[in-house]
Amino acid sequence: MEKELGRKAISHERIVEAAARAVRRSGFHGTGVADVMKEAGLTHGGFYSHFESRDELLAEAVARASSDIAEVIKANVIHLKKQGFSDFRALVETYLLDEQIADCENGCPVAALCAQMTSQTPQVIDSSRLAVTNLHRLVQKAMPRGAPREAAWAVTSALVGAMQLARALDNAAGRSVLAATRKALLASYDN
Amino acid sequence: MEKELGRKAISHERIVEAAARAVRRSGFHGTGVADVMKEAGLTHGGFYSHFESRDELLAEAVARASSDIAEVIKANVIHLKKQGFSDFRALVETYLLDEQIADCENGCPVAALCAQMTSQTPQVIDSSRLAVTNLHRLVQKAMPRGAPREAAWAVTSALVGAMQLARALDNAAGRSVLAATRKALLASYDN
DNA sequence: TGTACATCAGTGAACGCGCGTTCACTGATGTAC
DNA sequence: TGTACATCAGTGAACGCGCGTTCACTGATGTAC
Repeated sequence: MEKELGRKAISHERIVEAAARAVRRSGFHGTGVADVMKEAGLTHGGFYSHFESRDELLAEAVARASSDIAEVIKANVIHLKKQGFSDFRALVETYLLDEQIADCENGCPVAALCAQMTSQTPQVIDSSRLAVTNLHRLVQKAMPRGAPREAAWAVTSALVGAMQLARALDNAAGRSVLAATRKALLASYDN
Repeated sequence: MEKELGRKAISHERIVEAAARAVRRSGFHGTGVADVMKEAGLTHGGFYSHFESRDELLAEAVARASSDIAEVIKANVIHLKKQGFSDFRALVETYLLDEQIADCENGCPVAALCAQMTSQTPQVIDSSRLAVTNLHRLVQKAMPRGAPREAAWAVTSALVGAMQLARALDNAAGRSVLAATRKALLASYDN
């Protein structure tokens, strides 16, 4: 991205990136300051010159994860559309990719964190809700013309729920859940 | 239930009940031994004469939450069917009740814990997967005749995802998510 | 029915460890002249 | 171009607190005779 990043800004970037992966891998509770700093190649002592608190990091991490995954999804959607997929089908197939079961730390933060959002600091909640809104907007844009306005929420629910259930089960069962959900969503909305 | 419970068994019951609420309210990470014991009217010192470890408690708590919610759902489904609802509609309306948004601690443990299941002890994972299976079976039984076999997973995904998103947002937005998901599910499967 | 003793559920202090946070210090980068 | 000093990013030890776990002890319940 930017070329003009000073030394400190580069470190900051690395910390946020590490945290964005950590929250999706281990949840808010499972994300520790020292671990994140280590993964960013630093020691924990320097943390508080970058962030006011752990919660500030968590908030930034969710925001980062949210915009990262949006980019990844958009890119793959474009790729699938070139193969003739509809907007809607491209989004569903992208979000419910089998590989996403294992690749939690680069996946959707809403699927990873949704249930833990309520018990966070206001700061983190705000950032988390933005992530939910972002995902919803992505779905909304992909909805077919005829679909009722509120259908995007139903689709978002199915996407998020399916990925979570798939991860909670063993791999074979997980793939079945994704397949079933893809099939159902396409049957309902992909005329 | 049983009348023949001794003093210790009664305490055990109370601890498990308190823990079953705690895990749904605060997640696995947020559930502490001392807090649970306190909520059960005891002090933390006695804990290890009831359980081998905190993880054993968590496993029992999920199991308890799972069978509790199954009873609650079944009872309400019966009630709604008496009013002429189909099996499927009765289940969907029961699971996606607006009141469930706030009443997390008496709600579905799958919705509350799904995303945290992977990072638990094998013991807790096993118990958690049983909870997922129980919910899936409940949905399966309520599916209408004509529906394809695997559709129950798609429905389960939508139910779980919707409740989580509803809780993550503020109350008004949450209700919209539930309403949208109810509508979509009924449109798809309730002929 | 009453007394003496054993068992058992629960108490509360204590230990050890992990983790968020602080802080004095180091070594490198940048600036003034 | 070189030297002296200031600034700044990062280090690592230390502190305090919460929490899982242990344990010696208490008070109540139950049993033997």
